[in-house]
Amino acid sequence: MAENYHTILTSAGIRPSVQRVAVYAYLREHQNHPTVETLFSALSPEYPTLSRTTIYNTLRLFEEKHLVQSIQIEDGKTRYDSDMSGHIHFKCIRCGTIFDNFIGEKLYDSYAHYDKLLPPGFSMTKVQTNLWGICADCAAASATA
Amino acid sequence: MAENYHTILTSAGIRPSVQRVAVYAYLREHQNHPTVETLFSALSPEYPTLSRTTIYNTLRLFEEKHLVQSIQIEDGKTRYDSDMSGHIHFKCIRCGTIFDNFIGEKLYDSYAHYDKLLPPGFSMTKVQTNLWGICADCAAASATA
DNA sequence: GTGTCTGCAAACGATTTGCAAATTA
DNA sequence: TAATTTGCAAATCGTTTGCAGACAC
Repeated sequence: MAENYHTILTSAGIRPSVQRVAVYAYLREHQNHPTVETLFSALSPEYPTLSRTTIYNTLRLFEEKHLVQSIQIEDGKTRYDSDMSGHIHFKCIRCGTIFDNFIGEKLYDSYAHYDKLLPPGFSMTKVQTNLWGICADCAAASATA
Repeated sequence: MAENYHTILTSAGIRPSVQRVAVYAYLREHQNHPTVETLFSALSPEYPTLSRTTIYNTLRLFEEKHLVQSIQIEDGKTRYDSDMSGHIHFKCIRCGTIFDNFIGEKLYDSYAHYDKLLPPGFSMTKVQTNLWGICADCAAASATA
């Protein structure tokens, strides 16, 4: 498996350093749209010398090479996702949970959908639809409170 | 006109201070999705004592009262829009321009669209669809270069 | 007058930068 | 060994906080 990630990085023209493989593996094996801090906390125990700087460098490189996409759904910080399809996120404004692939992709490929509608001369590299609201758990909690 | 904004703020339960009216007027009369810095630069000449803190306070209050919405399309900073409808933004990754109401609202009311699709128990307060890519001007510029 | 609003200065948190040491081809 | 990558420390930038003075009802 880890060897597989190694190959993916190489094919994308990225030298598969230990740190880069670790970051990429985390992104592929978790659906939690980690922030840099989340990645740092998760990987530090296994890679004690890993620095935040390297995580930043790595994520920027991955995004340039279209291996991950950054998600703008928080106020102050950027989240990352190795799912490159144009899917929908929902953020609960009460508990902060971010739901992935909310109102599934099955409905339609939003990337293709919007790409067809672009005015002449425009081209598209990324699409993101974000919803904010109250999730079912929080709604239930406030109903009983 | 300015008197009109005064009334809108009052109806929303907001005390119409000079600073608040100025910020709201700017947002209504410009379609440039200003950042706090943009607002500060634009309004400082006319209101020399205006502080960034007040702009932050004001925008937070406006968003709570649903007079403006914040837009998460940049990396580090928040932009604001007095158009409360669920419309689409396009950011050119080359020149940085943000196009408003891109692929018009006419297509469909995205807020209503997604609201109908929410899983049971979920409720929605905000929707945002952002596209990134190269605008026609930048595409033309690099074609001739 | 009493409560709200403003705005300065300092604090904070995410991200970037400069650079020297470590690593890999 | 030459080019790339890592990671520390410091700097930067957007935003928040504490608080005292100014303002409005």
